[in-house]
Amino acid sequence: MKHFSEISATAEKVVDAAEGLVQERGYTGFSYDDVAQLVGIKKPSIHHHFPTKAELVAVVTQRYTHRFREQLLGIEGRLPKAPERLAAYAALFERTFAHNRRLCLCGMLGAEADSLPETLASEVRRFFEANIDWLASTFLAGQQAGLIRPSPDARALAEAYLCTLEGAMVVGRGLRSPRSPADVAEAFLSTVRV
Amino acid sequence: MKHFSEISATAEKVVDAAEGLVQERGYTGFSYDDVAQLVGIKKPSIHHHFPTKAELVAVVTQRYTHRFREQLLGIEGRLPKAPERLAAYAALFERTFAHNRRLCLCGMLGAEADSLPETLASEVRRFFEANIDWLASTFLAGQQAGLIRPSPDARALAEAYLCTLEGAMVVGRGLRSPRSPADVAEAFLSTVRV
DNA sequence: GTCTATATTGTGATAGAC
DNA sequence: GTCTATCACAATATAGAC
Repeated sequence: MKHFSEISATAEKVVDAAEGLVQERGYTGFSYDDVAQLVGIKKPSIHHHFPTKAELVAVVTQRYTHRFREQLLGIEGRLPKAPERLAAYAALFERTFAHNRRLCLCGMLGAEADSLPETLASEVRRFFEANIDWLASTFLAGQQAGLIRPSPDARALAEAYLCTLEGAMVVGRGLRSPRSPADVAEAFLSTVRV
Repeated sequence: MKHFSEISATAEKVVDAAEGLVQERGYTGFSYDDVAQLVGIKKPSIHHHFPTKAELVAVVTQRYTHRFREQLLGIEGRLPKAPERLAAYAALFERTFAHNRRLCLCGMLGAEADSLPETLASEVRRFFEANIDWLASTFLAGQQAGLIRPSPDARALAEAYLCTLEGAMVVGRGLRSPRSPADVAEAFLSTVRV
């Protein structure tokens, strides 16, 4: 499997296009021809860079997860306190959704998980696990600093917070509501801050 | 548009099959042939009952929303207190997910909303609005009885709770975690009960 | 109501010229 | 790396016999 850091400039444009398409329409909802038109080359050229759809989207997911973790590190470097970090985390989802109502890539793929190739499904699992780990340690730090309520335990809070944000994008799409992921996250956070 | 209460026995089997398929694979992820095989008739017979896919899934969604509201009424008739009602609400999602990891029909369609026919997208919107209305009045009653914390306001709690449950199904699928929607809901509820 | 047959379009993927 | 041409198949949908 190709690594996203070792691909050509054109292949990167392909990954860019595929990423947006998955977020907007899902794995089953886009085609190689859609990608080709966005990039401005023909369908067989896409196959030259990524022989199969599963491989293409696996690379998309790996890069997405990698960038997400970079942003989490950025939050850690910028903000010292857990409540601020958790609000900044929500802002990542807010920014994604503000861009043409795009879903979290792995939120979309998670919904489709049972019809996805197994290698791709495990990439999605890795994304969620990384997020829950980061959130759990953040909630735990907040609890130890007395800034977050001590119960439920940090892992349960982490899972609930992630679910709330992923759900906010899905519901926000279905509802065409003015209420955004950041608003929903703030309602959640207001119940757990001490 | 046909109404789900005025369809033949065969058409009902078609709706049953389509409902499960949407929950498992999404609107774009199933075909008329899939439905035909589940029902045990041929593809053109499905078209005889429901000329287009959009119409079929619209009927599926109308029936799903109707049944959901019946279950909400059942909860009201069975349980007097808001916290119990909210836990019973989560149990609806729990039961759906326990059945072969099926998503909420409108959670799945919500994720796909931007590639759905407009008439179908508004059926999905109706489902979410009905749920938020019911949850908001339930949270409000709990607040007035002093059983639910007074802030955030009932509507914000309702939206956050719905998002948490819809998200729990998506994340639960992507994660293959033992943690279920009811567990995540309980974590949420524990932070809002007084 | 159900079927066979078919139209039409789109899909992921490959062969092979340039 | 990109293209034209094409394969094999699956999709939604329709015509018309029974």
